[in-house]
Amino acid sequence: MDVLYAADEASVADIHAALPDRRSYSTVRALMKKLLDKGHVRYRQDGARYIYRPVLAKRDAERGAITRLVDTFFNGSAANAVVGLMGRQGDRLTEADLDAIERELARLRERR
Amino acid sequence: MDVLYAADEASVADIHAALPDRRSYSTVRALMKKLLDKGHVRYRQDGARYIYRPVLAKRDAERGAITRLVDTFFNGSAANAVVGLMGRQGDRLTEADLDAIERELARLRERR
DNA sequence: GCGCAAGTGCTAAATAATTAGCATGTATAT
DNA sequence: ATATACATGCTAATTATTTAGCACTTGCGC
Repeated sequence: MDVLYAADEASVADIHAALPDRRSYSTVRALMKKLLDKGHVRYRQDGARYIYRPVLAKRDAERGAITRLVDTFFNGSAANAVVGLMGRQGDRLTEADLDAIERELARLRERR
Repeated sequence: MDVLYAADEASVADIHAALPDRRSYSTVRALMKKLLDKGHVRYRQDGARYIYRPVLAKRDAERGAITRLVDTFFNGSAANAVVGLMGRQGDRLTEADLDAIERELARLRERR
């Protein structure tokens, strides 16, 4: 599912290529069928092949992933998570990025 | 592993109770043995039972989890992830939290 | 249309995960 | 000391996942 959320949509071949572990193409096909039966993905036909998309909106999955990260590594504290993320990824933040963060900060203060 | 990182250390019973899916106690025991054999956890004895801890430091696992989140949901952009996290968890951020974020922002600017 | 490459549906066999349960060890209360 | 409550190590059976492969379909170039 992470592969699908990162790519928005993907064929079996795409997913197979993107998966971290060495599972066979056949395995990925079986997996997609199970996800389909479980209702986690749907697909559209593109020529001979299927292009899969997640059923649950990316935004919803994102919220779940964030909650899990915050609970697992930051003791449930959103603030610690934000600061932790800034600290860990600080090198990758440009001046413009910092400005964007500052604007978000101002927006949150505004709403009080 | 998420359970262990959230709790720092835990017995089989703790892990079993904390797991989201309904696996049996026996299954969790087998799982811990596999994690042990794979070298992902170690344990110390506490009376009759074992208390497990992750081998990889929480900080390292945290970095991996953050990278995965950023890549999966924020297109690899740390800035988008920070802003997204602030937006999603905004309601849970107190005035003091916002101050802490601002200090981190100032610290990052300082280092340029 | 024909042949070819690449896709799917399906089946069956091998491999792995899950589970219950027994023998045994360890703390606790009586 | 004994009974009780929980732990673990291990084994065996069930259940699920993984994999290869065959039949059939689709798109493409000739």
